[in-house]
Amino acid sequence: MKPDKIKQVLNNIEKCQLCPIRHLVLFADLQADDFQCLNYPIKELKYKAGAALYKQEDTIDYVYTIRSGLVKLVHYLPNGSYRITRLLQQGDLAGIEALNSSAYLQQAITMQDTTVCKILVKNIQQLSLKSSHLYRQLTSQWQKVQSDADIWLTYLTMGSSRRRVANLLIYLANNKEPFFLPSREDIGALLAITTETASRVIADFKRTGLLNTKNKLATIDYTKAKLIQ
Amino acid sequence: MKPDKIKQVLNNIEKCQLCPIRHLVLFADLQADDFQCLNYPIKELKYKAGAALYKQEDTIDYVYTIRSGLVKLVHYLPNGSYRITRLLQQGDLAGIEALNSSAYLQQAITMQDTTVCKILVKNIQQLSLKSSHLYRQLTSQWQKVQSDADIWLTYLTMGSSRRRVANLLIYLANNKEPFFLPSREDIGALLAITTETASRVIADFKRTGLLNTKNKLATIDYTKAKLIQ
DNA sequence: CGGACGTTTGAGGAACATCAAAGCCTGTGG
DNA sequence: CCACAGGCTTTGATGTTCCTCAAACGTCCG
Repeated sequence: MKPDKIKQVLNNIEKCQLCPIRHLVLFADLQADDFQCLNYPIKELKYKAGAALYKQEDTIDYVYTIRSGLVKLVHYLPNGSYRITRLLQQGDLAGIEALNSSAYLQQAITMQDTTVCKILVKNIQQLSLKSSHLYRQLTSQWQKVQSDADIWLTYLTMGSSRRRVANLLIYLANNKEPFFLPSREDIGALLAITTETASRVIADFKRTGLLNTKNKLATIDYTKAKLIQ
Repeated sequence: MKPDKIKQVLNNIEKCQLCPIRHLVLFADLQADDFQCLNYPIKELKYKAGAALYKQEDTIDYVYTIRSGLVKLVHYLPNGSYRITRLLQQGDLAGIEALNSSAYLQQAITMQDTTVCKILVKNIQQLSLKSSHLYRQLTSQWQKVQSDADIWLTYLTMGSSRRRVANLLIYLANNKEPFFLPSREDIGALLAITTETASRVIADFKRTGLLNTKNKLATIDYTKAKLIQ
């Protein structure tokens, strides 16, 4: 092994093994010798709110693990309108379609300040063939994407707009409170309702005490949220 | 190798290598020696319309490759209502969540007469660690699930009910015409609209010649379908 | 301060759900 | 062969929800 390669491996081992959210991420149960397969550095990056990790139809080189923050996957339509198809939080993977196709299918845009690990697709492809640990992580990520998509369809696209907003708030609060409350426009694009309707519902939830906000952070009253129909 | 194991392997090789839709399915580029890992028989089964491949919260033993027909994945809600979260056609895989979790997340119900290959989960788990061919097939299936889910969200849950129904018809016709036209109730559950609205739209499409039906088979006029707003 | 941007609120109208009834196929049994 | 029951589909009348267009309000920042 060449000296600079050794340095690279040690560098990756150190970075990933000390990662505070390692239990959540792709490399969760990678072993020391697995890291020898990582020929390229893993880059840790910070993005401001509103930045694009990648754009629709960019060519594909990287997969991103979200370390903190919130990312939306946006699907633009030919007519100029758009839809948010997924939200990604800590531990989620952005751009896994990279593993099989040649262009990203959506844009990934940060909704608040976000830190990510940027991993070369090549690396993952090589490693996933050798390491059964990574393989398991990958399939469980795919699994999560699928079940999230079903939950989305089941809870965020049917019922009244009030019910849908309540379900979105419960979804957002599920991981941690206080949680980041998206803009009314994003709530609309998430639930297929207009910005105005999103605003009316949110304003109403605030008045009845179902929702409390401070800046863009929010908490909810679960009991009230579940009673909305 | 014991005689009956040899027989088993040969049986599987023969079955899968002669499969007329093999290019579409999970075992697409499996090599002869990969088949030695298949310790259990692959069962080929026929189901009548309306039968359940598996039910929500069944314990998981099998994955199903759809050989012909149409299958809906149904997600029931606590309040008794339900939503169809996905349609599966020739070449699609039902129950891949089996690979990672311990119970199915939905019910899989046939919408017309359907033939499937029933494959033991154990088999796939063993084989996917050894065969990079199967591994690639699996990741590309996951990929398809994800992009389908996004298309679903983008085209089948936003816009007017007429636009959504038109998009569903285009989706169904995309693979082959004539295609199976689902019941009005299923169209409703697919698009999050009521049965009555689905019926009104379909009846109207028939009157304007956008849609033609014979029994439960349908063809569409793409030009008209794309103009609906 | 003024401008840009996001949020809130209002009035009117269109789209869709709801409730209800009638029509239409299909299969079954007299 | 016809009658009829049961399921699915179509159609109608009515009410509610949500969209559209518009304006006012608040907040952040140069």
